[in-house]
Amino acid sequence: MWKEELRRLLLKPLPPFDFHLMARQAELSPWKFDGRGIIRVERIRSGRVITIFIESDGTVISVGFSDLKISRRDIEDIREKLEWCLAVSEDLQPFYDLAKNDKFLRKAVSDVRGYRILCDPTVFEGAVKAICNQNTSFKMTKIMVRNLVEKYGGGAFPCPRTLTEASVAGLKECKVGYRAEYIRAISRLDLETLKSTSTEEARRALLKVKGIGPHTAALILQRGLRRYDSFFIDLWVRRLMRRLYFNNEAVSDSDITKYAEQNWGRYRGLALQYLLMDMKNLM
DNA sequence: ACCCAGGCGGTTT
DNA sequence: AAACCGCATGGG
Repeated sequence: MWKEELRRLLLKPLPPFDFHLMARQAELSPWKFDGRGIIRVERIRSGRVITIFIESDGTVISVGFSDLKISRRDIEDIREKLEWCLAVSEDLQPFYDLAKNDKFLRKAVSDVRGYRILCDPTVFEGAVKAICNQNTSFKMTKIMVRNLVEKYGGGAFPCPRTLTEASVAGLKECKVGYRAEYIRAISRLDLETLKSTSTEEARRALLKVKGIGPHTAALILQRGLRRYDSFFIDLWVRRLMRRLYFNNEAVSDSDITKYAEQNWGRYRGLALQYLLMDMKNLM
């Protein structure tokens, strides 16, 4: 599968770039991590489904395709998607400068230097996955997403139209439970336009959608829209933040949010991701 | 059997 | 606005 002659596309990320750390996050279908690199299944213009193999030596990202009969146009589509998902042209220097003033961030940046969030290609995909993440274990989330991808996408992530036409009963066969109605509802919206709005505007729009609350909105902003100023609090974040920045005192969530806003500003979401990635070294 | 899992919407205080 | 409850589903 990972054959030299299938290699078709090279991407040159702005350094520093840690591909392996990002690859570890390729857990939800149709992303996959096989120990060597990232695999993703995509549907191309002809309707055919192809597998994309992505690996990196740390300097260059090389992309191979399972099918050699793929048009120039399809390759350009995929290049564009991957450049977005992998944040190929992201300059993290402003964040690293900010991190120098923070004892724990400094350590995290040194430990997981070059890490960027692996984003989903579409806001829609990010939103469906975020909804599948609600009130369940990550293991269950993986099953739900995999079922949706198999049943409605033939291995690729289903397009919104397909889910719009799906029945609630059909969706429930994917074990998404009460989330079926939410998923169907968001498949009718055009979420992609949010990419060109401000984070606050996008957040307000997302919160108006039935089934999307503060936590889900924050996840969508992070993984579907790559907004580094999207901060959220859950059990792990609460524990981490209290331990590192509040001397383990039982401070409120709003205190934590305020701290992040004041100290990390527009990078508070990314700062959080760095801390979470390096949690084992920090706690 | 019971409770919980990286929420959310709706209803009741 | 804060506290409570039901929700689908599978795992411990």
